[in-house]
Amino acid sequence: MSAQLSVNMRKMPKQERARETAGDLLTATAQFLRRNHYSKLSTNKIAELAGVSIGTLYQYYPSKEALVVALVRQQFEADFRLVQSIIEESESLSLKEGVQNIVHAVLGMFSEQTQLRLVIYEQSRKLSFLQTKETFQQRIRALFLENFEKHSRGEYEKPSELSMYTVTTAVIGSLVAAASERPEYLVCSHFEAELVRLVLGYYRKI
Amino acid sequence: MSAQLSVNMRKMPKQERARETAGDLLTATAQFLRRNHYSKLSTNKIAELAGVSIGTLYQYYPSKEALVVALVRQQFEADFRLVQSIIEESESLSLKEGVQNIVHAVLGMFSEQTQLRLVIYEQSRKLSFLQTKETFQQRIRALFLENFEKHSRGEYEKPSELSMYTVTTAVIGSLVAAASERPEYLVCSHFEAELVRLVLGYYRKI
Amino acid sequence: MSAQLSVNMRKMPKQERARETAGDLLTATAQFLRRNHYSKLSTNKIAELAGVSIGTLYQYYPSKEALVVALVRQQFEADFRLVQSIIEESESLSLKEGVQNIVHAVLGMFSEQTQLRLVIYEQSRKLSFLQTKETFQQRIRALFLENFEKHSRGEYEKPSELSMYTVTTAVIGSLVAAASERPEYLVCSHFEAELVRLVLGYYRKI
Amino acid sequence: MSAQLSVNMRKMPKQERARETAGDLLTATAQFLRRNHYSKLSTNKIAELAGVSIGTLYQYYPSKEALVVALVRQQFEADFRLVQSIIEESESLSLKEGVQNIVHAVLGMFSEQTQLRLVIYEQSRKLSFLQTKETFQQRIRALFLENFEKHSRGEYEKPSELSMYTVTTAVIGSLVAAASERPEYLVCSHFEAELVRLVLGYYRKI
DNA sequence: TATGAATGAGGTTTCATTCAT
DNA sequence: GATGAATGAAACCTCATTCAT
Repeated sequence: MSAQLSVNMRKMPKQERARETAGDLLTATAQFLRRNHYSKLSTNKIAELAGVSIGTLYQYYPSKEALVVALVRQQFEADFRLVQSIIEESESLSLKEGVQNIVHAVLGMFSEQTQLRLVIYEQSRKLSFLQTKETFQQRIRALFLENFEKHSRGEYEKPSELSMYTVTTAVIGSLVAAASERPEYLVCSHFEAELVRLVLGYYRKI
Repeated sequence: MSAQLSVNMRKMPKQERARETAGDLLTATAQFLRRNHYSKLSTNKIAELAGVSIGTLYQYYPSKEALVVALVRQQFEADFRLVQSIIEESESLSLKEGVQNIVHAVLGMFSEQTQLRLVIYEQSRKLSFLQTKETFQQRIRALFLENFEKHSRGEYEKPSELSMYTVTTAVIGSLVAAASERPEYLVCSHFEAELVRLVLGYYRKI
Repeated sequence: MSAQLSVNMRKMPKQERARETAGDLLTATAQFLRRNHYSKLSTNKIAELAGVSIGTLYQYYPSKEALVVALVRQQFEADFRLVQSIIEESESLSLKEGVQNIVHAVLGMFSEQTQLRLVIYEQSRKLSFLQTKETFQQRIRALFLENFEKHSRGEYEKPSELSMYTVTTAVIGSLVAAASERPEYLVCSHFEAELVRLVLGYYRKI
Repeated sequence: MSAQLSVNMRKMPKQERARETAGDLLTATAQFLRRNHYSKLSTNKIAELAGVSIGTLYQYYPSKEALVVALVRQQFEADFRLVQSIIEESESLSLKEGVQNIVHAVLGMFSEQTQLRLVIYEQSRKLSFLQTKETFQQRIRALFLENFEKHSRGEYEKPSELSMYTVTTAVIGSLVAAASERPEYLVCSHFEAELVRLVLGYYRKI
């Protein structure tokens, strides 16, 4: 809903305040999930944290799930923008350096907000998120594809759709495992290097 | 079975009949999770599916979680034995062929029982499973390390502990993503080939 | 009432309606315990008696015990005020008459609401009440000590802390025994006279 | 039931073993209650502690309550015999010394086995115990009455039934209070002295 | 629109007791 | 007699959601 609200919005005072409330609820949810497991999340708790009544929450989000969907969507948007800016900044660098920059950024996302990231990863596998997630990932992968060749200089294979799917899910999968089992890896440059090697080895010409 | 059951169980079945019941409860849990999400799992449903009363369930398992722990443990054991047998059968083959065989087998695990596998993956990230999981994974990785060099013939890098962690979690991560978003990949030889390439590219000497 | 309620309460009622509900739940608890043994008390019965849903009960009291604690606390407060007023009214009387008045009043408390009083006596021995009870009893005994000497006229020993503890618990103990085994004693002036004699004999100078 | 069994028993081997089992169950119950609160007591636990199956427990006692009744009865019998022996031993002593001896013994009962004593006190107020308790107490009081005069030497009032009821319940009540709130009093000679003073002051002629 | 009191289905768990073996 | 597996009513409690104010 916050996504809809954020589009086509004339800043009528009422809607302005409404958007704020909707945002506060999202922020409260994220804040809660940064410190607690998803199973402890409840609508009443969210409303309390956001400083509004439970009734108000249901004015903005028709269900608990809708709220979480909105939160995940928000994160996806932010993540997309982040990756985009990194790619832009890596314009003049080699592919290796670009991959290093991206892996570094993604590790950063997980090392702060580990809990929240894990929740998002887990929740986004639910049916209700598939569409949102798919869209986001396609945009990300399109971005990668487009820039990969630019920086390849003939040293790497041309990525297929399938290979892109494989390698992105692989890196994220490894990261998620580390986040829950080996939090120390998230701030370890060796682990970072391994992930980079995973990507580059995958595409390196024989 | 009694070996795995004996951990986390409230009461050791003394009669054959009781051992069956405890097993039935585990089977019922697996059966339920093959068709439904974990969040829908309840002790009442398990008992009903197993055809016993709720009280009987609690004679053998002190909590819902204990039941799931036992189920996961059981799966881990079975998986370990499977991987072990594949490695043994690949004794005389090249490393590439060995990796192919293992990737093929793991894809097979996920293509049958997709739901159940996803639940196990997800649940095994919980605190109560960490010990069990860690043990299982260390045994698996030890197995890999031991056999990797035997078949390497100098064409591949010597794997470090960290690299082993990275590549196994990467493959599983990619697989899990496919299982929930792209079930068709689980039976697609191209996807299988990409996973093999991911592993071999990672370790191939430059 | 809100003063007592505010301790051990999950949620402070913000509207008049809510305050009423919280009070109704306490009343329902007392009502139930007037007719039944504590072991038959259940949150479901309380909610039913109060005419609200079980969920509502848990909005205000986090557990069955919290409800009973609140009830006991309420009774203690009322009892303290009663004893205080009797002492004030006995200002100009002899110590013997004062003791008679108090014993009479306490017998009165038990002869009405016998069941409820026994439950309170029994429950207040539980760990969760010790603090509340201790505080109440110290205030009561302080009151007694203060007034005892005023009326003693040199005929009675000066009471020590320990003696006060002994004699108050003795009188209550005897009363409780009578309440459960010999209800007829609660309205028998001979029994009342014996209790008075117990107190006066204890403190009478040799 | 153990009480019945213990009467009129020919030592047929079967019955002998049966009596042992019944006794073991009682002992297990007492043992459990020495360390835990009554609310934690369960028939399954008792059977386990006694080293027999739950089915066997129900062969000897038709219900949990029957078991507790038997336990209380057993304690009452033992207590009666103890008091009786103390009185006999105090044959040649003054009343004051006799009272001291009895108070001392009763304090001793409570200072060991505090938990168990409190449970018995509490349970014996239940309906199902009233008959048993009444009988026991009447025998005790009859014993007291009979011996009181023997040792009175004219210094004390002749005790009435009612006074005997009052003073015995008073002493026990004070003791029970101390046992749950002031365990240290149970081994304090000053408290013991106060209880003696309570009894003697009550009966001392003016 | 905002509030927060109220709901109640549904979850987990216990334990006295029964009964087939 | 002894066993212990099985029962199921009933307890406690949570939380997404509704609706009167």
